[in-house]
Amino acid sequence: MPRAGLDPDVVAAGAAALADEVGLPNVTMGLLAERLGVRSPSLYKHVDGLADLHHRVAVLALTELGDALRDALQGRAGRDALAAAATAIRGFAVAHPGRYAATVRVDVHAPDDPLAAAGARVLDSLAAILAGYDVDPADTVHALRLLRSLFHGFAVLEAAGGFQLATDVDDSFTWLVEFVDRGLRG
Amino acid sequence: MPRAGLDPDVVAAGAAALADEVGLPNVTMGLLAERLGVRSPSLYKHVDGLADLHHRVAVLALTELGDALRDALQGRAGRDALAAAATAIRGFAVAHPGRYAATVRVDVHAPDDPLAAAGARVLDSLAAILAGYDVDPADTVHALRLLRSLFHGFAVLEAAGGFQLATDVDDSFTWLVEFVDRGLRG
DNA sequence: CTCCTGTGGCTAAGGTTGTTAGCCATACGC
DNA sequence: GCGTATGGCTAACAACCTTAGCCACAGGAG
Repeated sequence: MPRAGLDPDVVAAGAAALADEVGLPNVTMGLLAERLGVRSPSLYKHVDGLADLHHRVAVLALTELGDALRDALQGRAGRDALAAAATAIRGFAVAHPGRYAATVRVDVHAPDDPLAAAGARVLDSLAAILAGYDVDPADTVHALRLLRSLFHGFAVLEAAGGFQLATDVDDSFTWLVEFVDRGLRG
Repeated sequence: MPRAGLDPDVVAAGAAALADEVGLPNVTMGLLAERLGVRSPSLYKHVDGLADLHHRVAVLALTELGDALRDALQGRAGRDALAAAATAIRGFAVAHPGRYAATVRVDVHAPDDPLAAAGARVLDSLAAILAGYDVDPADTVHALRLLRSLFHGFAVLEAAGGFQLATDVDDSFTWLVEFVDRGLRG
């Protein structure tokens, strides 16, 4: 019987893919193991239980989201940058609902937790958007929280099916980006 | 052995209180039953399983939130109304994290689901805020979604401990309300 | 007052899932 | 080529949700 060639990253990637398919709460050790061609106790050789698995998926997701944001912001500034970032986040949440869900409700454990670094990279991208506007440095942290809250809230509500008239959601999204752009330009 | 005097509402109220204390995911049938002085199978005489329990907690929470909003908006308009509503939502989410968490990720089952009515009442309150501004009727739905996304995102991030410098969160909140007020005034 | 019925408790039991313990074979370093 | 750590496995346990089926109490009918 050949070995399956697993390691923590492969397991986390499998969990992320599975979460996108069946929803994060339905990612079970047994199901993931089956998907990886292995029995569930074997996963514990690579991952320290379900909580650790969620943590790793969160790191993976935030890293991917950070990459997507960085790509989207290349060579853009001001309103273009804002729109591109918003679209990137929304697109990520829609295309990878399981991964995105994992980014909520996770705690940083150690001071050198890679989750903190991945999160910081995402924040850096959002801060780069603000650089294109004339925001009072004292208000930067507030504006950052505005962007986070708004994008995150929109993503969560859309993922949960919280908006009724599904057809208008795209319109609402662009309207919302415009609203923020106007507000940030003062 | 005297009867415990339970009914669906009492069970849901107990679940809500328990959720606020230990977190919604940690509300287990056994724990709730113990809290109510009963064994877990007895709960099934009043409630149709854990999913139904979550549903009922969501209805209860949305109803309470709707009441809080209605109270907060009494006799206020424009920026005062906006600030009062925002504070009410945030206060509710902070004071009742378990209840608030239950309002996310719930589905309306029947057309006469009380959840839909409770949610509609909350939306009505938000719509009432917009009445105090000069919003193009065609944009009302977008502005509503702005408010929902922003308030909800802020509440989720704050509840998840997503903001680092905890001391500035109040400042960010008022800054954010001002930002929206300015934007809505055009 | 007595009986009858339905409601709301209970114990017992089964299925699923997370997790640990302990075994054994494989792949790699010397 | 051999030893050793690694990465599979089976077995087993605990927690939880849920169902089945029993029994006692409460309240109304006669």
